[in-house]
Amino acid sequence: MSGDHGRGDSQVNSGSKGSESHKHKDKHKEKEHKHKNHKKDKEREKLKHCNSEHKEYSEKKHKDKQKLRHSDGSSDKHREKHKDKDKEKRKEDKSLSSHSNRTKKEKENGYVRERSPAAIKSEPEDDNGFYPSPKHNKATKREMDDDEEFEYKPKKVKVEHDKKAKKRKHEYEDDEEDEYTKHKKKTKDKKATEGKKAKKEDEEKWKWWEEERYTDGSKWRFLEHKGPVFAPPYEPLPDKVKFYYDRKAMKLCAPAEEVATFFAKMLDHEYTTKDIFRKNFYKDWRKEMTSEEKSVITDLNKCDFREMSEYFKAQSEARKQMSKEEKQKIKEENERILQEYGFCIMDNHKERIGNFRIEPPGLFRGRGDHPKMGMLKRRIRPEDIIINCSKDSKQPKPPPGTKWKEVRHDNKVTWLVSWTENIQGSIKYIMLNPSSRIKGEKDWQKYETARRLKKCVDRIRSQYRDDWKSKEMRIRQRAVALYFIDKLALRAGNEKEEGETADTVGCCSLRVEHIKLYPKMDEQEYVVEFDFLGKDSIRYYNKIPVEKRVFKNLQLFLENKQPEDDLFDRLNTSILNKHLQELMDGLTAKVFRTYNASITLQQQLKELTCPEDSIPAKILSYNRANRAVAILCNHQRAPPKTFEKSMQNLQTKIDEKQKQLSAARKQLKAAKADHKASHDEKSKKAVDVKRKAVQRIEEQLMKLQVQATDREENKQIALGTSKLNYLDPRISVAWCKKWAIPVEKIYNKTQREKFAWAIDMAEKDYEF
DNA sequence: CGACCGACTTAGTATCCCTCTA
DNA sequence: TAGAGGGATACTAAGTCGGTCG
Repeated sequence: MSGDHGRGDSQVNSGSKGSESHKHKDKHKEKEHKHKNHKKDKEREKLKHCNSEHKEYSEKKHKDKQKLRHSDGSSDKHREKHKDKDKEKRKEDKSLSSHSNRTKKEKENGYVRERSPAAIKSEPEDDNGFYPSPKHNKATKREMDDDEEFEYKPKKVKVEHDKKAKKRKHEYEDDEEDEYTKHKKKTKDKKATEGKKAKKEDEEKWKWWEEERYTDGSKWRFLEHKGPVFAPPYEPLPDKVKFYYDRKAMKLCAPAEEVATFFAKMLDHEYTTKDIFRKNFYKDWRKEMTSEEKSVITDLNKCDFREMSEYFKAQSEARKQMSKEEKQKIKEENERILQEYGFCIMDNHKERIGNFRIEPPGLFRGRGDHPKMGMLKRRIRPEDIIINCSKDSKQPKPPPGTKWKEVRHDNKVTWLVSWTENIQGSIKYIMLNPSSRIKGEKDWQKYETARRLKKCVDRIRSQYRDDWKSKEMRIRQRAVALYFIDKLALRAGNEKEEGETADTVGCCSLRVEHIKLYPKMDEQEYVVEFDFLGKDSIRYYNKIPVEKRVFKNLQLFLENKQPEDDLFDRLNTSILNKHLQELMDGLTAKVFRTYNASITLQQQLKELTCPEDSIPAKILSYNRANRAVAILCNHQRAPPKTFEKSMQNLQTKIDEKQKQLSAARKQLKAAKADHKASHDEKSKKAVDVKRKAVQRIEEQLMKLQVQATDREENKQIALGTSKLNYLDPRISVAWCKKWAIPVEKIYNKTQREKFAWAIDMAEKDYEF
């Protein structure tokens, strides 16, 4: 079905070029472009189990987008009056931009001394005797204050931010205290009385957002951690589990056996049927074999891994069948490792580490048509590991008998551990959890940048519209690309090395074959059809009417080009971002995605929320607003394998409820009649009881129906990504406060931790 | 410039594990 | 009291973007 989007399957002769207009990309063109997309689409479709629906979905999506865009149009004009522009500005300045003049006099040593764990450890009353309590922090800071040498005075910082915090609070205080605030205060009070526990919780609730940020480009002053957790060593298979080559049992040497188990574990996956996967695997596997093994094993098709595969299946089955105690033991062990390795101390605070486990060896699973799928991802040893921590911290120890590759002390970066991965040769990192200060500050900053864009987006839009008329090709291309990025929330689209990764594109790397122009389509004029694979090989398919000028420009860009030529041959992300930087400080292509996502959420919430709706109905509205953003950003997911079934189950429930309801109504009617006849107290009570029952069932039914709608609409749209990465959490928090909806209904525990800053600071009148 | 690298964000999916139901 | 269902979490791939170097 996906063949209908008109991409030629014809092989294109390499090196054949169109116009001279794109000569500086000759090198790129020289390479042979394989028309794989067709195949890939099919694959994706298969993956998504939605062969028949895909087009429908695309069309629906398209419609949704149109709708969305319409409402967006109002923002295009940007009619908002900016009543609180000034207020906003003040806030922003205070919180982010103008951080007080920290001098450059600060000295690492001194600061570090203050934060040294030794000092922390000496605190006797501290719960765990190791990590500082906030109370303690203050004390340390005050001590620090006596040290005249440092401008970087924690106490001063503290005082300043306290003032600021107060001021900020005052700004909001003209609002009446809403339920949410009351609730918050209450819970806080309650916690304060909980003694020891409260202390711990306070530490978790450290409000970094009320503190100063570093302005010198450093990310921390003190960093101490325990290093990574390595993958468990390979455990050879029991002798009874055999590998067969050409029907004959064969014992493999440990390294070859290990790699074979990787393949065996994936036997059920369709990956293992793919040629590239098999080829890559086989090649890397052979590297692990002894010379005898190499001489015997010459054909992967003669290898039989089934017994190994069965063994692993049995193992995982056995794991499921373990007794409670055994499971509990494992859980405790995991918890212990988490406690030991899952946290670090950064600048006086215990912070959660994101992924402290080193990626175990295995077969590389790229996404989409990845040329390297099946390659062996090798085991990482301590000798591959670079540790980053502060000089005076207790350095993590490598496992006995091993050494780290390097220990460095670079406080200009945020990572704790890094290593180079062998598939792409890229660097992998261990960094902090999203709830950490270092991630949170960055996140907050991201949304502030997007809000600054809001203020000048009109200007930028009118500028790129002007640029459509430019005499210079490069400027026209830039302007059209920017229009797409703005209107369609496309990604920037860096160039990628061909043959190293799956063939995917973003805006600047779009090729001629990815768009089709229709001067007229149905009722609409100047329609552009996009069809390409974006990040993670997710298909982007969309038909949109564009302005005449854009259309004419596109026609011009397409002149004399081959399908595999770049649409924007005079443009790349670097040029585009340099231009954007000139338009607004800190502006890059991806800011448009953040901006458009957040502004869309805000508008949609305004539009969709009915004041008289029940809470579940309001939440449905929220999810729909969220969904509008996910559609805009093309965040898709494979429909859950159990989707149809779970939908059916829900429908059954609804049917049952409906029966219940009509039964309850009948009973109510009967009760009423009864009451009419007798007029006694007892029958009156009965009526009341029945009425309440009907009401309750009605509510339950409503809830179920809402749930069904929500789920259906969510079938292949993933809300998580936009929620986590594109939507200013303050919009959601404000919405919750405005409609007295508990934030828990919108954000789960992890999300609340990540967005603690927003939950704490956003009031119901927050405007993105 | 443009290739390359390093650091960091964004992304979908596999797996875990908790809760609700039968 | 299992076990189905589904949300939460873990995992790691794949982007963006700025800086450096030749």
